This record gives sequence, structure tokens and C-alpha cells, in this order.
Amino acid sequence: MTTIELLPIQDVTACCSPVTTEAMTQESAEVLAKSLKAIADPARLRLISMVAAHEGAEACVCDLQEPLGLSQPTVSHHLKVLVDAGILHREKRGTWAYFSLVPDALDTLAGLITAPAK
Amino acid sequence: MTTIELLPIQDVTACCSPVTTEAMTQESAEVLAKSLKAIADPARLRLISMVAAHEGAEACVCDLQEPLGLSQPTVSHHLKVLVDAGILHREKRGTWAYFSLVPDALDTLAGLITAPAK
DNA sequence: CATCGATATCGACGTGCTTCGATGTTCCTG
DNA sequence: CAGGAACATCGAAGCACGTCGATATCGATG
Repeated sequence: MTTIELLPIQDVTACCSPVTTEAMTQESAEVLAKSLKAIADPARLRLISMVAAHEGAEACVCDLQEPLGLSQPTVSHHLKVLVDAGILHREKRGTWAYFSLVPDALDTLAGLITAPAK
Repeated sequence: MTTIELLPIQDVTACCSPVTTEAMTQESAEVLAKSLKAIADPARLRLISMVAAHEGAEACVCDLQEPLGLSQPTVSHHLKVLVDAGILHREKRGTWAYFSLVPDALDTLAGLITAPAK
């Protein structure tokens, strides 16, 4: 199987123009789909919004697990997916891992599924 | 199993505010995730872009099947998913089914994953 | 250095999704 | 009205994904 790299959102921009401008290639579509799949999950959407809404715009796993209502391994898994997709940033301080939004990552992704300003 | 309705994009807007404004509820996250899943697929992304790029901004299945390289039932299935999600519009004229983009559907969806202008 | 707490990784299970061939449906055409 | 063409639906197969418990790792603490 040909594995497709999960590029950070920023790199996705370089690869493909907005969806509605011209017919996408198979490769561009696969890269963009990977990024969209990363946020197309209820648990991960809630994690994103919880991190954004948290004071200081960062949160550790312990802050997120209980309100999300999922097990610790599952929360950790979802956070890894979001980090790999370039949407969240992980910073380990001591025993805790703090997550924050990568600036402009979501906006960049949003720009790829919108028609360009005309 | 509790089935969740696949609301058209327009209705999604009414249900939930942008991801980064405040913590989403489980229900809002599930509705938004459903819409995002609809476009988080390489074949469907290419279908969207092919319809948008096609002359007259509409296309029938016969126009899409060959360049996409998938079987006719599969193309039909993906188109149905996009229509159910409120992203494409289907119009049957005689034997042919013509698909076109629902105006502002993608822009609305993009607006939900972006931080509001501050 | 032994222990504990926070997080990551592993392996497994069930579910959902993408794809296909076969078939059904509807409409045009001769 | 019989045949064909375009499209939708159905059922099955294979694979990906979300979730969990068990376990490993790593830093803090006594």
C-alpha cells in the first residue's frame, strides 16, 4: 500500500489550490482529505474548541479527559492525530503535556474549501 | 443506535457557532463532524472540484465517472452523500442527472471551522 | 532509589466506510 | 411497446477508524 504522508496544514496549502478553482488531482485530493479527516470527528472537534476556550488558550490532557467523557488513551490518541495534522501544538512541561492551537492552521484549512474571493 | 440526522450545511450553521469561540456540546460536534466527513474524502473532493470547474458549473454522472476512475455505482454513491449533506444539488432532466454546487454551502462550512473576525 | 502520577503506546474488538458487481428503475427512441 | 441508455439501489467484501484495558515511559517526590 502506498502510504500518504500527513502533511501539516501549512504544507497542504503549498500543494493544492482551493477546491472550486479547478479540477483537483488525485494526489492533492488525498492530501486535503487527510487534513479534513483529522477534524471530521466529534471528539476531535470538541477537543479543538475546548483547547481554544480554555484559559491561556492551552490545556493539558487532565483538563480535557473528564469533560469529554472518554478514556485517557482515547483522548491521547485524538490529540496525537490533531498534532500530526498540524492543528494542535504539544509542549511538555514536567509531567504535564500542554496543548494549544497552531495559529492560522484552521483558517488555512478553511481557505482551501472555499471559493477564492472574486 | 441513535441515528443522527445529516442536516444540510445551512442548518448546521444554526446549530453551532464556530469551533474556536467556545466549547462545543457533544451534539453540535456530531452534527458538524457529519458535514465535514462528507467532504473529507478524496473522491468527493475531486467530484466537488470537477463540478465547479465544469462548464456551466454543472455536470452529469457520465461526465464525472471516467476522469474520476471509479465505477458508476461508486460515483453515484459519493454524489448522493454530497447531495444529502447539502453541498451539491441534483436536477434530473430526462435520462440525465445534472449536479451543481449549492451556493455558499462550502463557504458556510468553512466559516464554522474558522475563528471569527476579531 | 523506590514510588507515584501523568501521559504515550500497544493489541484487540466492534463499527463504519469505500468500493464493486448485479440488479432495479426510469426515460428516451425506433 | 420493445429495446437501450443513464442512473439509483442492493448486498457483499475488504479495509480504516474509534474505543478500550493493559502496559510502558518519564518526570517529580519523598
